[in-house]
Amino acid sequence: MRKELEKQYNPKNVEDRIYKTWLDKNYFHAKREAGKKTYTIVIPPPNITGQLHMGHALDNTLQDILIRYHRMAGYDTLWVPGTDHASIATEAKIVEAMKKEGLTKEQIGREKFLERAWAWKKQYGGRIIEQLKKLGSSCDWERERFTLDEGCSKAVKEVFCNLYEKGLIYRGERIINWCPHCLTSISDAEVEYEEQAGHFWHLRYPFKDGSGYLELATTRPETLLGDTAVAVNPKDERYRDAVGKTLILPIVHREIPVVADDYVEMDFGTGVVKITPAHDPNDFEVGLRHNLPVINVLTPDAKITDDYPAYAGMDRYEARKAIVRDLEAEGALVKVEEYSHNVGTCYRCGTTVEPRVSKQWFVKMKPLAGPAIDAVKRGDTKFVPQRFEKVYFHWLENIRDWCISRQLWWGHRIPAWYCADCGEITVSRTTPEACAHCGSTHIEQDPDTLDTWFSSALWPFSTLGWPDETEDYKHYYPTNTLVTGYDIIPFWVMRMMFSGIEQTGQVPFDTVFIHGLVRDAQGRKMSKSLGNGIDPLEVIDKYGADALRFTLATGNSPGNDMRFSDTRVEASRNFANKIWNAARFILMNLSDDEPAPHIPEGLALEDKWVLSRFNTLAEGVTDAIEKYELGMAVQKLYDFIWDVFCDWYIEIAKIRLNGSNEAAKQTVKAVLVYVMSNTLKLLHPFMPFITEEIWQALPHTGESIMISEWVAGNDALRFTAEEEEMERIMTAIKAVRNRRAEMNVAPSKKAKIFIETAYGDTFEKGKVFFERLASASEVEIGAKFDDMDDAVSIITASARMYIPMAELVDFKAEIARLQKEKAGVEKELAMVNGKLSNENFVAKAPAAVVEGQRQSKARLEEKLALLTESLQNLEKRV
RNA sequence: GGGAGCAUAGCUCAGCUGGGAGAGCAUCUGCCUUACAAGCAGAGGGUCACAGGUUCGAGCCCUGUUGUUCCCACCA
Repeated sequence: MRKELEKQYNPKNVEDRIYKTWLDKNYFHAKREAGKKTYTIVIPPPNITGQLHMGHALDNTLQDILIRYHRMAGYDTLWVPGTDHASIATEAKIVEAMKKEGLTKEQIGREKFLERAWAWKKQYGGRIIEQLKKLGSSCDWERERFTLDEGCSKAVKEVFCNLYEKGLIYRGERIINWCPHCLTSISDAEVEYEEQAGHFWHLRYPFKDGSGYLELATTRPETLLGDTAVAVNPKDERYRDAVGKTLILPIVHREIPVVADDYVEMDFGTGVVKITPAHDPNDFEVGLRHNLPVINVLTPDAKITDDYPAYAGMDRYEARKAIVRDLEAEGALVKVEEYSHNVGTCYRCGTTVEPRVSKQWFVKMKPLAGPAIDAVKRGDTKFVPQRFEKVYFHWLENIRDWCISRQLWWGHRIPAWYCADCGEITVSRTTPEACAHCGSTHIEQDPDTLDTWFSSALWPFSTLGWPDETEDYKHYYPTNTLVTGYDIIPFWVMRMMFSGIEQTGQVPFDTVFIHGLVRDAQGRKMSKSLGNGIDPLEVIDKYGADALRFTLATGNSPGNDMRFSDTRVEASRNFANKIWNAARFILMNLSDDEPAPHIPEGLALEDKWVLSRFNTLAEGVTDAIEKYELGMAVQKLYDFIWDVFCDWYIEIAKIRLNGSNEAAKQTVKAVLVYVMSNTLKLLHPFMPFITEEIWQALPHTGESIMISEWVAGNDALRFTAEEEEMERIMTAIKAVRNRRAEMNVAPSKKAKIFIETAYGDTFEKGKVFFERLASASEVEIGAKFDDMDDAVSIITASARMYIPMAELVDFKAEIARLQKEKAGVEKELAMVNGKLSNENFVAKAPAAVVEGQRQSKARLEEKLALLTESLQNLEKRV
């Protein structure tokens, strides 16, 4: 006996040990091999604040499958790992931690704050990387990067300056989304809208001349303090006379004009809108068109400014109550309605965002969006599945300028300096000594940092050394596949595309492989607040990383969400155990000097059959992976290993293994080893640990399965005739089993089987199979058997089989059964004949389909003849 | 308002360029057959949401309907 394996597969004894070996051997490291095609993936960098969740597990499993496949298939393969500094999220954590010490950012100052942030990064930033390793991720850890490291920072400065010099970055006073909790601006993509119950306050704004009033409605009465006009639609007859007149703003008693603007919908509400340019993006636009003043009434943390002493210091919701009360007192409140509307919230903290006018840096998007759209239209980059192109196009086609400045400290500081003397801006890749415009040394750097996504956008090339022409950059850029969830397309995919094209002149990757979200067993999104998140590490602990990976790669088509449940992981775990035991069985039968995997001499029918089936598998799996149909690949592997290899081939192999023919024994052992070993290779990208463990235990050449050569298919292993012969035998065996089960005959009760067949040669080869697989005590094959009247008969297209069990034969029931079976066959035959007699079908259907129908016609006719004959015999006897 | 996905066995889902309706789990029956009870052998169970259409042929393509989920827009 070669090696004793445990009866059940225990991943805990295997995974960490094997991962360490891979690391020690440096297999994950890409070596820039000349003459090989490259395959590169850059990881979507997880936040340093993050912990591995199911979304990461899915994303990285898919990447690792692609990476491992390509590495085996002979590519110079690189998977670049790294983490994202996640400015808002990280800064929030540090601020929170400081709060416990009673400290604020301002108290300790920028420098000390950044020290704390780096210390925090050092302590926790590596956590998620360690968790990725548990999954089996074969990243090139020597190339691990961080969005805030020196190289990435250099790339960020380069891009900022580059875009600034081209006039594609500008600074301006605009209305932007402001988070009053995070105290920073955020981009349009970072605003999430949610339906909230609110109210609609109907107000009256009186005309100055005393000629009545205009009635309007608002969901935000507190912004009234900043109203600088009231607008109506120019086509609205009702208010034609009002346009140009002056109103008195309630409470504030400021004079404001009535303006006409197309933005106002006549059909909505009263058709009158109050205009607050400082606190509503649409109003801001109206204000620009009509030269309205912008009056900011809120502080950064969304409290009323000191300009309004009656409300100063109240937050927006307190102020709302107070103002409504005062409006009522003044008689300006007409009525209040319940109203449900969408409110923008900060995607990080959930606080309702406050549109706010402020001076920020922007990227001019139109010139960048165009080429990014064209690149995908041309097919330079393809989305899998293709439909996600639409999301991508939609975003780029409707894009507004990207607000990139953040009022945060943790991030890439904006490389712009303001001159105290001439007021000009100096933008520079290096820290300037003096103002580029007047030479003054009284310059100060912009305190703001850049949106985290600004650096993420450069990730595919900044991680490879750009802007320097490094060897890695020249060798591995552009990358090949980007794997991410559809929710990240607007944040990241799109921005990498236009950044890559603008900065490097090339698309950053040729394929964007999109996956869905992982939901819980009830189909709900996993979230912290629901507490329904399933921790991948717990799943790995319980079932093993291979089982988790297999589950995530299965039963799901690209781009669709999947539900995650323990029962599915259990099924995967069971599959791993099945493979384990198949290996255990093979190893039990091997000697210590068993030769490495090879195709032996003296192949039997079943050997050719299994090799041929394996060959089809290899082709199918390769094809499926190439097309990103990973679930398909997994399904094929599962079916082959469980049904073909374990349930049939290994069972049949036992016959020769238990026999006395040494040559036959050697042959079957070699086939077992060959098929097992090579199937493990096909499975390796999906289940790396168990495949390595078994592969190592089997006879093998080479150091590790993960650097062994992929098998894509081999025409020499195509045995069509043998496959057909085996099918005939297997069909017969299944029919016998079926019949015995129906009659409740215990498997222990063996009986002789007489096989009456026109395929004597074929059945002769499979004769012994019946003993092991169909409870036969003995098998006799002949063209015709007499005196079988008292036997149970079983009919397939290739054979009529008799089992002499007179006591079990009930002629009436038997006749009924055969009649039923005959009717079924006749019905099928009628359908086939219908098709074949249809001239259109024969003329138009593909030849292979027509031929298939002819074959099934022949099969059905053979079976029908046998059934008819049997029936006649039986009927004679009753 | 615009767009997309989904609707297939009791449950969760596959089904790639139209030709066999499938898997896992669950259910039922019988098996500890020395690789595996995390297993083996069998069985039952589906008008592929509905209505039209294209085609020799539709779960798959087209049109419409219904239900459902999501994304975008945002009418104050």
